Amino acid sequence: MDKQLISPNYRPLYEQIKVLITQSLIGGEWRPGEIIPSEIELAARYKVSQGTVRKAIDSLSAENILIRRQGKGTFVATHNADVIKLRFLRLTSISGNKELLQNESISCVKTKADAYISKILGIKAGAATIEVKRLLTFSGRPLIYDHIIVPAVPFKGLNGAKVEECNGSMYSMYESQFGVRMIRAEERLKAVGATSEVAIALGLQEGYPLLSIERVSFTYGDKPMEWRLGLCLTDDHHYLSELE
Amino acid sequence: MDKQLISPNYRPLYEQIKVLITQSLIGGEWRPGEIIPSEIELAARYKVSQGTVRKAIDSLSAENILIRRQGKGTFVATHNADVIKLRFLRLTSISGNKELLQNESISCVKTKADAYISKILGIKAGAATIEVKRLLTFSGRPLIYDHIIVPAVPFKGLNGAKVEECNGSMYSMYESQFGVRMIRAEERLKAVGATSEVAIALGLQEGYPLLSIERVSFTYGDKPMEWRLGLCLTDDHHYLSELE
DNA sequence: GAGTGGTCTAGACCACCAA
DNA sequence: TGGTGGTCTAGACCACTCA
Repeated sequence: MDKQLISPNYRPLYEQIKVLITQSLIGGEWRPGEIIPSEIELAARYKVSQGTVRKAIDSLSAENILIRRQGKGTFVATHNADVIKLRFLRLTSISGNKELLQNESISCVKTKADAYISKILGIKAGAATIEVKRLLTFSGRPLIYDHIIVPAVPFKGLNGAKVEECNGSMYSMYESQFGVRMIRAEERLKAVGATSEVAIALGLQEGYPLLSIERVSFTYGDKPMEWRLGLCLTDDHHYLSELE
Repeated sequence: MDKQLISPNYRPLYEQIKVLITQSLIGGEWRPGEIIPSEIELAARYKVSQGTVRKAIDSLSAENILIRRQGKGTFVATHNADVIKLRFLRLTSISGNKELLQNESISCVKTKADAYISKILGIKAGAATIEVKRLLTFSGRPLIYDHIIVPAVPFKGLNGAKVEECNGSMYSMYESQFGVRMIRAEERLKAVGATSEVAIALGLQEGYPLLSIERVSFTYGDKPMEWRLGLCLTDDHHYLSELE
């Protein structure tokens, strides 16, 4: 019997449509915040039924890559919209008060990727990177010390001024200034004691417990594009995680 | 077919089917791990098309309440299956090694709900509760100090022996011993210093940085059924969170 | 009222699994 | 081989938005 010899590479039609739509997003045919063609138009374009296009869009919508709005249309997700700014920030005030976010650039220098970073970002060891350190302040209180590393090539021209201007949302700035859209991130959390450098920046004693958040962000095609280590003071804030 | 007539009360049919299926789950018609009737049977039972039942099951499946298996059928999710044991545990070894989990009951006593717990569990202040403290050991190293509070009524008979026997998975034990199935949880994380009680249990110095995980677990109908505070040593472990 | 996404149906066929 | 979930189609109608 040759039942196992046949490997027909079967992929559902709607998965293929999903790839086509994603390619149009990468190619810049539809830019962040813009509307994409209606389901009927896309069905005609790809020569499939509306239901199949629908299933592809459903999937992209579940991944927060597209946003559907009944009666209006389907839009490309963005980190720029006021409603979903700071999409990846899970830290909220315990009291529930609304907070004013401020952002101060500490440094922004050109460096080279060490073994660890090169592996995470999928670049060669020694490849050019840009390294940013900044302080995030919530309602006047410094709460997060961020250490950010990105590959230099797609982010050529990134500097301290741009970090200052972005009002806390680096992702919004990546989109508008460099055309890089983050669609997903992985975070690894642990508790650590403050180092002297961080203790000074946050106004704490050395060894004070901080929440360490190591984040890798991915753009289309699951390509890693940013490494980040955030050290957070969590006396009045917590990190929310929903399990299902 | 009796469709909705008044627009403000409009709820899609598949949402109503979803409620009916959930009620059968609550009522115990289909128990954890068991197979539920096929889509065709359910369509006949509820007098809707297979596609509508399908959409209801899709939704429950996305919430990890039902599990679909092509060619076999649709099953009620459980915390008991070997494959998905410890479904809510996001803490993994940094080295990636497989770990042996052990579980030691420290105490298990009857208490009364204070204002904070009564609010969280949705019971009256002063209502009877059961309070468990235990130590979780990974590969021989004590790593998590758990403080657990559940309402006494649905968990009558819970004791230290049952905690010891459950091999670390309280949820599996809740299901088989008390018929309570957790379907969702919310966790709030922060960094804290070890108190003397916890420091002794974990073999640390007082003030040592620990990851504090406060978890509320919900059963069907989003009813809160367990409060838990886990204090975790994260020197060799991290908590994984995926953002989309 | 025209256009968009959202629901619902009915039917055909495909991929997977077990007996 | 028969039953299950999974895909795909075509068409009807509903709810929402905006000009």
